[in-house]
Amino acid sequence: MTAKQWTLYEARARIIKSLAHPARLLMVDELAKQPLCVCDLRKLVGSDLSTVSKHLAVLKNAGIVADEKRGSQVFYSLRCPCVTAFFTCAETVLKKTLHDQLQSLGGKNRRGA
Amino acid sequence: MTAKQWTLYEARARIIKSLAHPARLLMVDELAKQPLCVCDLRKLVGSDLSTVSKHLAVLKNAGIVADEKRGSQVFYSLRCPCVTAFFTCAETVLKKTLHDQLQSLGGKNRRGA
DNA sequence: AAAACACTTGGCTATTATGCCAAGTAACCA
DNA sequence: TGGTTACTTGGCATAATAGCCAAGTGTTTT
Repeated sequence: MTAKQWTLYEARARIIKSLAHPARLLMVDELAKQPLCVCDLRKLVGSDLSTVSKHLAVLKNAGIVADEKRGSQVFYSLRCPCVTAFFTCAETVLKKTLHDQLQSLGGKNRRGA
Repeated sequence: MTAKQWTLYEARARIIKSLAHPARLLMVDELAKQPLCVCDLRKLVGSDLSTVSKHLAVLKNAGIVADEKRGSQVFYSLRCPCVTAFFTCAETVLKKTLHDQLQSLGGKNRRGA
């Protein structure tokens, strides 16, 4: 493991970390459909406006979203649609985990039958 | 946004968060090739054995890896190969960010030329 | 049985993240 | 110009992470 390789893993981790929050995940999910202003996103997640703004700053800093000022509003949009791959994979992991848990339960019950 | 939907985003976030660390990312990357024991992974990341063990516990808890005891060793393996999608997407974001930064620099220089 | 090896867990401290309030900036309205 | 809307930033309290050491468990070797 060279220092250079480690730096690459750190860069990747920063991007992934920026998505590791339910509110940010929700916002990204909506932004995948269309650009939205901060007040729209605020209604969506239901937190304080400052909280939403900071979440968006995290995503912007990671390069996940871009911001564009239109009049008094700021619209955010998804820069890389591929982030939806995160969702599908997370979903896969969740499903597999539940599936395996069911399996082991079933196995317990069937044991001795 | 219903409570049920929010719970789903929390579940996804837990999975993504478990990957949001360079050491864990590195380990997952290696485990994508083959199952490895903790001591091998320790050599790889270079941290204390307890630190590596705790990182693996995080991944296991999220359902990313599975553990199997073989004699005195514990081998970890990747449960969902799709997590490699995280890497490729993170890579895409990184590249796009760098590309756009180059673009804007180029634009600055070309301005007035 | 004792020693060595491979882990895991508890405990601790340092760092980082989260989320609210309050204050500041910028655009728009009257 | 004064007020309102839309957002960002600073500050702060609380909570979660990270990583080391030390101690404990289970396995293999001698």
